[in-house]
Amino acid sequence: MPRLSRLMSENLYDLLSSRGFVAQSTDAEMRQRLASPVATYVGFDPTADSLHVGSLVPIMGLKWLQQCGHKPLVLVGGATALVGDPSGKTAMRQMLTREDINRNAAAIAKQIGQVVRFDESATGAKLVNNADWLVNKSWIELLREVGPHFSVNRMLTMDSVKGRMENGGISFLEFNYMVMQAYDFVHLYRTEKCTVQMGGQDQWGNIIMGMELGRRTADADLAGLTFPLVTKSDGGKFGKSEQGNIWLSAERTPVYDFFQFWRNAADSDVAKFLGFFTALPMDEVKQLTAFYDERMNNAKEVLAYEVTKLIHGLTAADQALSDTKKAFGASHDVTGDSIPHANIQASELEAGIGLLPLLVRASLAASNGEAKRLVAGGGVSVHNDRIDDPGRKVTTADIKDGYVLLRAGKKKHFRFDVQ
RNA sequence: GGGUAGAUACCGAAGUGGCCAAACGGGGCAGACUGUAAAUCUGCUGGCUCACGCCUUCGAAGGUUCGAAUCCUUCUCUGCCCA
Repeated sequence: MPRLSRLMSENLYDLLSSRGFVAQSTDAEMRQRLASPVATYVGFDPTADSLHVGSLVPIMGLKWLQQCGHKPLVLVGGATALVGDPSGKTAMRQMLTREDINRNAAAIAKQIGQVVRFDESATGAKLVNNADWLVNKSWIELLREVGPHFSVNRMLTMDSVKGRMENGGISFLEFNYMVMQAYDFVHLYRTEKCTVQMGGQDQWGNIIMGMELGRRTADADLAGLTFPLVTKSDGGKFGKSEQGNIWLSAERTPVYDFFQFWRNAADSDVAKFLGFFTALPMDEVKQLTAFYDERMNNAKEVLAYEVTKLIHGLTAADQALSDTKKAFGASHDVTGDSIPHANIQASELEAGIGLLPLLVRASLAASNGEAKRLVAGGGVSVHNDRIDDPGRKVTTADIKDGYVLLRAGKKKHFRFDVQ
């Protein structure tokens, strides 16, 4: 394994920065610090039973960490989720029960486990839950222990707080988030010799507070590094599609849709995404994305394939790739298993079924009205024939090779297999 | 606790008795052009109906009125100022 050994000897900092992972670092000497193995932690919120593609950056960060010989600590914020994260600012999020959180945490750990190896070895990732040390702390105890070391003046200068003060205000609860997260860092320093924290850019303030708390209470020399916020070149939000978030779980986002999400990336985002979300060597990425023309399609295919493989495994990725190629190729073959499909009874077609409700049934439209607008806008085809009549019935005459294919737009299709 | 400003559809934001399913912008979807790209141009963007039309929606509940997003009452929430 020549490639692996090369990675093992490569400095994590160099690797991360060459792939675009470094937004800010607390320590000018971060490179030095990472020259020898360190335990590093990254936090995840167990507010849902799946992560979405936005979390892929920190996950990949953990992967590189591990490959470069460091120990990744995966922290799930069980305690923080328990009080309900009030950020986001619209309607206080519903409070989750402990069972929910534990279930979510397990599901999330499993997803991360697809990419990062969890075991007892020196570089094996370890799962920790801050509920284990925060939930049973008493208020007084915590106040006495860390209260004296936090300056409110200092906290108020944090960008995250300032921002919230300027628009909408910040609740005391949220103000305390920072304290909890700072405490986590110090706790992990004490128990796991963790000296580095990594996280999204929004975690910068929390990381700093953790470092300061560590210095004051444990004489610890801690450091942190933040990952950049992933942006799309057109300014749109990364990780959203017309259906909503792109999730890592196949139940929430089918593999085919997941694949298509990456396949449809904008040219100007492909190189960045390859750096972030795949393990391809950067010189290969440069080659793939050297030309801003139809050759870029190849790079997108690689991107989609690699990310799908990473999250959903080789078999699923192969399937998605070949189904996609067939569906979008000259043959327009949409019989692949991963193409969205469902069964339909022949008797239904004999009776004739309205096109609009069928579009809704295929989730190609949310309501009959939307389906109708879609038809009126010229976006609907049955097999390859565009349909203009919203009153059109789909019948046995539309069966071709044992199925009926509905298209909404050029990219979305749904196959009804006739039984 | 006192004062004050506000709450409109996915988001921002107009509308201050009928012409309001609610301007405009963003976002989203679709069409054209393309390379499953971007940019651009065009259309659509509450639900049900083939349609006339009907139904639900302007923080919540009541009320006034022939008629309410708009007026009144109470309530809830949010910002700001003062204590």
